[in-house]
Amino acid sequence: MSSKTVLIVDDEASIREMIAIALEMADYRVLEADNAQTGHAMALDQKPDLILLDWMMPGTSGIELARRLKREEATAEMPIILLTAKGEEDNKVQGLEAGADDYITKPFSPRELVARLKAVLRRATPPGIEEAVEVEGLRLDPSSHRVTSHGGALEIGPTEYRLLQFFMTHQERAYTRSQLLDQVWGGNVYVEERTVDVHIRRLRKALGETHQHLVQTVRGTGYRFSTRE
Amino acid sequence: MSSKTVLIVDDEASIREMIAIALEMADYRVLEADNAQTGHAMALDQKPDLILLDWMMPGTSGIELARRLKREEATAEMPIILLTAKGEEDNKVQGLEAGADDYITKPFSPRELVARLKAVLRRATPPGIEEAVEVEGLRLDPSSHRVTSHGGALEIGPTEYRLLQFFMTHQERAYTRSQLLDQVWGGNVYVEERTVDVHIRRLRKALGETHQHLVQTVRGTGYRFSTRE
DNA sequence: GCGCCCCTGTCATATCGCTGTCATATTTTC
DNA sequence: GAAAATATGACAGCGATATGACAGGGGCGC
Repeated sequence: MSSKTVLIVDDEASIREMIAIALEMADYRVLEADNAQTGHAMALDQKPDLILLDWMMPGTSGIELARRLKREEATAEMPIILLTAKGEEDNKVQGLEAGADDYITKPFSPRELVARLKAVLRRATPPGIEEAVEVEGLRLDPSSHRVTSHGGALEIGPTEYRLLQFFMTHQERAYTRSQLLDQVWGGNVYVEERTVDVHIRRLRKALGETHQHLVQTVRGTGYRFSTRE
Repeated sequence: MSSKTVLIVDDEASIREMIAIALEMADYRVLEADNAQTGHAMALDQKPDLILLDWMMPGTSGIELARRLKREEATAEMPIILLTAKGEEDNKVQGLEAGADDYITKPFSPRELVARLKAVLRRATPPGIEEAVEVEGLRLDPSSHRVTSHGGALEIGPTEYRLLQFFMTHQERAYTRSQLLDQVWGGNVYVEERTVDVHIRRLRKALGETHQHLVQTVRGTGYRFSTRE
């Protein structure tokens, strides 16, 4: 899964650092800005998936930046979480009016931060509505995360599932091991090409006699998913 | 009967207060929001049984919020009653088009409000809430708040009950821990994802040998409730 | 108002399945 | 028949899930 990018805008380096560490541990990519101007520029340039914004900063305040971001089309869709000192309930209202998506009062635990952040991201990223695919009685349904053969459930591992999903949505085309690694395993993993063979075998086994023929070897090149011989 | 929760979204504190008192006397649980953003967030988090929405508010208007709520799956089922100043007949049409379930013109008497509200709730309640669900002899009956296996009552905790209810009304679909936290625990609670595992285990234990197989692990993803396999 | 008990969330630990790799067998090609 | 490519089976490490235990909190009954 591609990790999300989070932009932190806060004038205090120590706080940025603390947050950055927490987020990196949770596998987010982190950008930092120590004032509203820089933050604004980075938001435009880097298009982060979410912005953490300190309420109180010298110069342009966080809330002002929030308003500005929400006003501009390029950044209007970015979710914003405001960070603020405790107790200031009024701020909450103002903050949410300015278009912030959530609001965390300092002090907060890294865990809380990450949890809220996840929630906001989840809300902002509507789950892709994936359609089930079916071929010759072999059906892969992303919503139930299940593969069935004429109604009967098949035993299939995670990697084989992804592999099959890729194949079923990209039929009649030969892929090299390298391409499959990219598409199914994801970009920067280093894995032996031969490993693909092994998973192909596991996939065939899982498909059983009935559907094995769909996964075809293209000698000298790689593999292909096809209904034809 | 468990009392219903009503969310009031209105920018005028005095009106909210008036309504809140009327509703509390009628034994409803009341939530308040003074703008559309907050209202939206609370609707997601608290899952009220009904929303009272002011037509005219600074910023995002009530009707806009109504549309948004109806558009999103999580809130689409929530009944909405629009509050509006007298005379504006046009609004009525727009409001009902936006998906509002009823429409009350100010000024109104508390009695009228409660009466309409009851009517709307009565109409809206049937789906899911009151219906018992049964699968392979496992029966969950919301009206008696009870789970039985072939007639025999099962010992089950509150969280496991909600979890099971969610599962039984959303079968054959894989959910991540994150989604389950959202759906069963509710929005902004922050709880470890692993906690879901624990409650799954408790649920399985409660279901016993007979029905355990219905709650399935989807490795690398989360869990699923299914009668197959 | 007080105390007890159940429920909850978390942690440490145990378990299990998945993964990537290798050695070896089999098939294909020329 | 030899070389190259692919298939297969076995295996150890690792990560994800299951489990058991525990302390705090809250509700309920008294």
